[in-house]
Amino acid sequence: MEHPPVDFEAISEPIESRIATGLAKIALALRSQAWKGAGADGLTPTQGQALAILRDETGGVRLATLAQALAVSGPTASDALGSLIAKGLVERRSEIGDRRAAAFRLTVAGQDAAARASSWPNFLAVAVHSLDFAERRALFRALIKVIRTLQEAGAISVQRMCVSCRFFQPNVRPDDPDRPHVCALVGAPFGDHHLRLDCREQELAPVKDRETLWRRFAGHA
Amino acid sequence: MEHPPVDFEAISEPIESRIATGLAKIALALRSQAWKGAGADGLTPTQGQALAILRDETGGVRLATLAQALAVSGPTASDALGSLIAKGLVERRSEIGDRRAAAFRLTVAGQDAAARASSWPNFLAVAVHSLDFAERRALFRALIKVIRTLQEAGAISVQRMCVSCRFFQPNVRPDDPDRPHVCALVGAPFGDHHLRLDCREQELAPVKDRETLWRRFAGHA
DNA sequence: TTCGAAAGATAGGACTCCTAAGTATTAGGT
DNA sequence: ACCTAATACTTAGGAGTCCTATCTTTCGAA
Repeated sequence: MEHPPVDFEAISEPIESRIATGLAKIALALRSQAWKGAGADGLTPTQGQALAILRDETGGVRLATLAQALAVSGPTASDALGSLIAKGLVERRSEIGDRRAAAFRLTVAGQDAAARASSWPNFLAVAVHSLDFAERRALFRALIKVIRTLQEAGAISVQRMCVSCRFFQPNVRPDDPDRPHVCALVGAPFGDHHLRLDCREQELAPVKDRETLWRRFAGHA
Repeated sequence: MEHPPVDFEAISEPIESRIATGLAKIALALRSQAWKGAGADGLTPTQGQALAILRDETGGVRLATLAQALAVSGPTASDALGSLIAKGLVERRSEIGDRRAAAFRLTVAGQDAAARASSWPNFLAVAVHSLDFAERRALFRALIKVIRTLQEAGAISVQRMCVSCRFFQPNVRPDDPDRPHVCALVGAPFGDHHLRLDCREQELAPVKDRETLWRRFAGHA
């Protein structure tokens, strides 16, 4: 050994920072892929994301809702919608009962474009194949925890996740480690790997219940 | 049970897609936080990131290098540098020996701003505290695998990671599960949780060695 | 009815991001 | 030595992002 001994424990950045860096790098990849993927359709990443959001919503979407989902200001969302309307991918209707309000929805051409736009995070899904099943589950569970923490801290808009849902019954089936939870809405058991990040049927549980729910979920390994 | 039985296995999206969605949501949070954080200094996210990159580099940075690190085109990087120079945070010097080339570096004022800009992914590091140590390690290891896969697929620029470094000796110390690897440069043992994503001393191993290296690293759980 | 709140749209400005064309300057071949 | 190609950036031009501040219009409540 020609070098003095090195103690990595002492000189390394804490693992939390390294994880943050790693996530930031993936975010970068996501952005740059978004430009490549969206560019082919003459769209920008924001427009593509807006289409994807409109697609998940059956009825029309309000401007404010979209802005929140995109994590941008109202005017920015309005800009993006303006471009999409000009391209004939989105239409604006007045909502019945409130003439101030707008309901934006996809046109037929928009549905097509939205389908393509929804698929560009796929390159990430492909990269995840380099993980084995146990690793995938662990990664997914960790992401859910991080996202829920970000949500609770207000760094991200409220997501329609199982772990904040009033129908979620975590770890009520200890006998079945593969499917320990139950969704009371459909009355069916499921496991960590089926947890949803954005469930259409989700209904936010009251604040105090959320904490309990979370502890019961996170408590078990 | 008033509903028909539901088989989540059948109706769920595959876990890879859900992971991709989760990562996309975190990317969104990162972007929106970047606007908030950078805005305070009168910067944009791109400018902040550029400062952060300039900061980790001792000598000056070339335009092409910066563009690659930011995953944008040359002109875009040039734009961002132009703004930073106008704000007095960066200076441009001609490199000795090649009068076409430029070496960009931080000014004194820039060092300050760069320090602040480097800290805005911190909110993510804080969120990671909601994970226990085992989960952090698993998350970190999974991220490394995903990033290396993205790199190998060309979806992300080449990173200076341990796992592609010619000094990396993975799993050569099976007796010490906590620190199974060795960095031949400094001659010291270390574990998964010390792996680096961006090491200044990294030297890319030849292609064929990288594959071997990877198998030896990834093979063990 | 009248005032304030709410839903969006507009205005203005800095910047991002792209592709396509420059402008030097360097390196290679003859 | 000289011409050509490649390299390293810059400029130009255009659509779009994203912000804050400032309207309209409409709704709800006093």
